[in-house]
Amino acid sequence: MFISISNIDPRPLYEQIYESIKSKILKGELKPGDALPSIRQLAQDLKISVITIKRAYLELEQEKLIITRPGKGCFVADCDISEIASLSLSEIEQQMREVVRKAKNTGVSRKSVEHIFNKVLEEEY
Amino acid sequence: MFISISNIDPRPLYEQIYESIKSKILKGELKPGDALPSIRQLAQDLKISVITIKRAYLELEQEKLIITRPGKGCFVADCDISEIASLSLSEIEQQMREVVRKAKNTGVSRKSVEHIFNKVLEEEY
DNA sequence: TATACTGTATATATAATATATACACAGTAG
DNA sequence: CTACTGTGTATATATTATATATACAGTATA
Repeated sequence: MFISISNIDPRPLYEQIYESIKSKILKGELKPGDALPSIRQLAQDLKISVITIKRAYLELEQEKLIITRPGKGCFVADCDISEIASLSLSEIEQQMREVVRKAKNTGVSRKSVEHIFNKVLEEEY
Repeated sequence: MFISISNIDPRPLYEQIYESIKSKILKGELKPGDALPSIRQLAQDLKISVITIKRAYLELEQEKLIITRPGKGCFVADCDISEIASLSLSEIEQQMREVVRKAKNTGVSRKSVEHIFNKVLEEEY
């Protein structure tokens, strides 16, 4: 499991970890039944506290993406990937809307927004 | 000066106020030399603390967008709007990049991202 | 000089983030 | 059965970000 955290990223550590694992589930790198790294192991690898990992896992558990077996470990839940993907999609739409709104709100023209988007799309995809 | 804050908005109050005023400067609603509302007046209007307004103004001051005259008030600085606009533009590009990256990172196809963008653009512009 | 505006400084409360450390459950080697 | 080593859990605490109340100081003017 390659999970990385960054101090440059303004998001809290637990959120970065949460996101990272959720992404792996969505991309099929982690399948239902697969074991997640133990919170101790991951804490050691990332050189952060067990509690912070616990919190990330807690969020995943509350979204029913993983299940926790005390004394055994944490495992990817038998969840419906397409449903999760659909939720992620509307999350992305909302974030996209925020960016576009902000652009409009700072006097950026529609043409400029389109230009920025196309440039970014080329560079990232 | 119509500035609104929202508890739904996850950003801190001081940041919402900062953004709101910066936007007005960028859109030319506030011009160099114009007086900003006094921190007391604005605090009263928004029903929040003077200190929170102060903090928003402090950020604006540190970016040299406004100047503060103790005992007199705060005023829009004699700043180069085009320069500020250019900075805002790269900020927007970066946020756009984050959204696109996240989309890619959750398995969303390029086509889908384009579709979302176009939809949002139609709705917001 | 009184007063009525400005912004400022100090001390404090609350919540979010991250931690250390001690505890409890599961499986297994002896 | 016991001891051990792995798992997750609970409690108490530190640090930082956000927001506040209240008392202080500068500026203008009636």
